[in-house]
Amino acid sequence: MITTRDIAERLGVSVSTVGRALSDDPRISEETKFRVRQAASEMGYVGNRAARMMRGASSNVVALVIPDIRNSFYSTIAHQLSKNMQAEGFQLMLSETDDDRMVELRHLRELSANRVAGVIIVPTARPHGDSVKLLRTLPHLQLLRRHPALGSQWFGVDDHEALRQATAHLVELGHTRIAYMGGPEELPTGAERLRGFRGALREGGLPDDAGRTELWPPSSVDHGRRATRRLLDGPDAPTALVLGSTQLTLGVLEELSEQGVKVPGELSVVGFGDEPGFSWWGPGLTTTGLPIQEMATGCALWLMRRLKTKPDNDGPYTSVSLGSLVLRGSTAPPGAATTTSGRG
Amino acid sequence: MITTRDIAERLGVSVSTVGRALSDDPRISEETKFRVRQAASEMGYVGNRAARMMRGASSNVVALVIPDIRNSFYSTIAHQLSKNMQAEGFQLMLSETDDDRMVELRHLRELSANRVAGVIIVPTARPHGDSVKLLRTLPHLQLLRRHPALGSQWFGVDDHEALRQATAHLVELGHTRIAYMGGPEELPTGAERLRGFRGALREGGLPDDAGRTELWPPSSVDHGRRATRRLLDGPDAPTALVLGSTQLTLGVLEELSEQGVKVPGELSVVGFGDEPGFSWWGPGLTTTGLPIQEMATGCALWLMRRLKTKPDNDGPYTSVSLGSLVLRGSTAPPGAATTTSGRG
DNA sequence: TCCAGTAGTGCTAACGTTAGCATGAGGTGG
DNA sequence: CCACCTCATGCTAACGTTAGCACTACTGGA
Repeated sequence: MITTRDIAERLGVSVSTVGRALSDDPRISEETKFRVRQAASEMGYVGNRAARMMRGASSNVVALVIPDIRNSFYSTIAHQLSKNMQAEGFQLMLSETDDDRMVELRHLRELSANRVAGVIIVPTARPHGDSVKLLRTLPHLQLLRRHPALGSQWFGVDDHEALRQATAHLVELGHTRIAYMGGPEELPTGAERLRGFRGALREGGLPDDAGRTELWPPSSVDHGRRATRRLLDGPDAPTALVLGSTQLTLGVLEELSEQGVKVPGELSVVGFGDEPGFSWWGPGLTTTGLPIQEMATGCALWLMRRLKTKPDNDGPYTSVSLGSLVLRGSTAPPGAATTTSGRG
Repeated sequence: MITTRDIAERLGVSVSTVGRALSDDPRISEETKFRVRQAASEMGYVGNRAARMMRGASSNVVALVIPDIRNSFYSTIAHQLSKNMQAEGFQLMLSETDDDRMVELRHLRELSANRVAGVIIVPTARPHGDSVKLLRTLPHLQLLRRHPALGSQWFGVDDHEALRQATAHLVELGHTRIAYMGGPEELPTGAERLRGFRGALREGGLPDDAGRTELWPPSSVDHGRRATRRLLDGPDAPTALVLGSTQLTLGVLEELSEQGVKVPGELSVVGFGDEPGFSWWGPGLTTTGLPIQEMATGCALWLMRRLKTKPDNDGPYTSVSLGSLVLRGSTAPPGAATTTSGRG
């Protein structure tokens, strides 16, 4: 690898001069700068950021720690972040936790060893104590999920309100047996969404046993399929279903299509998130849309500013986005239309 | 930030002893090791990889340079890579080019400055000369697309054969007016797929004007919608459509659903790639499935081995995967069934 | 003529870690 | 009792870059 020293020797100048010429120091004559740049280019010199970091410069890498990049929810966030940070000269590191706290810890250790400038994290249900310690030493912000022990910046969705609205929509249509499928209660988001669901039932004057809930680890399409089979096979099948997880929604849609369940005739469905395909599934999926792009951009801008300026810590910043119900064809009063979701 | 020196001072030993204790050097007594580890843990010491890199150690970061992570094709690759590399202690850097050669160059410059251990790249149509130079200095492999000037390792799909099969399927069904939509010919993949399409028409004994082609930058769903509108509005509409891009396919499906085109009655469709949702779109989308996971795993393993061992350069390695036609309901003889893709 | 100022460049130390060599204590065998 | 060996640790240099200070050769003013 070519160093400033190699360039210096070739030109018969000192390393200092080369370094200064490359950083466009005003003290260096234009002629020297030109010669240095010329030589650097010819020799294929590329500055060594590791060396620069040792002199106190900070890294230009921000890490995104998420459960699974295949979830288009997270890939959209990754894209938006990457786009916003590129303008500021930052690179994006991607760490997938698979919702495993030990994997999360391993990643945070690596990120810390690599001295990343900042971290944007969707924490696992119960991060390891060491993960919390490490995060405390790093400029970071929590996305979507908020771990209480961390007490730091958070960009999230009003999960409670989102599911309250989704459920209320079904209650207003006249449904009285409504099922909910979402992530586990351990996850802050899972708990909030469930609370929103139950709250809406209560507000609608429905009895406690009107709601039936299935909580699954949310990161798997397959769990959505299995939960759906249980729902359909069980006794006293509900007339409506609300979802609190995008991955589960994908599984539900597959299973309902496969089994040829009539939507919204036999079952009204409100999905979660808005993936490509939700609009063309069966009669079109009514779903809880989330302002992902705006959130991601918000995160990027906040972190960029945080990294460029001093900590200026006047308490943790919090930003709560609102979901919005996207009305399509998959919801109707109980026993109304009979559009099928299957292939007919 | 805590350094080995801080630990050394606290314990009254030298930095060497600390460094050796932490790297489990057999020359250090067990008692000292214990005390050092204890102190390191208490003080929250995290090794500085930048410093280690300066002593000749290589980085543990591999970069993935792709057009757009939102494309689930690439997010699947990113996931699989990340998973495979994690076992070997590598981290993944994500660089999106948006198919812009200047953005690609900027990323490669950054990656090089950060001294990433290796690069997995889906090159843009015509990489900048400097990008080629930079890649030559880095352990890397090309994915999907192969830039001739680079002449390096390549993991790709037999694009020609994939589209030949997809098109042949339609020819066998009796279609004589077949349209193709894919990426631009500048892209190696675009050119190969188009060649496969034309080849299949020729083999099927169809006249040259039987095929109608629309080439668009592939990275946009919106282009797919626009191309579909042009196709449907134009005179002499084809009875079948083959696709050579996942993103275009997504747009096509949306537009066909919206316009209520009867598939496969009015139009038979063969998609490209296999996204969640393709199976439940209209009558189920017949599509060209790609062995993404296997490819990604192959890449990861190859690069890991390449990084762990010496260059052992006995010519560039090449791996060609085969696509496979996934038969669903969206293809039929011309004018046969009349299942609709719309909401009815 | 001499000094101050300035433009342009060089020297050196420092960042945190590691590897090679040096050191010193203690033990063993001749 | 000394030579030699081993064990445990210390010292120092080096990686590539940058910043502070030092130095030289001019220029211009007194």
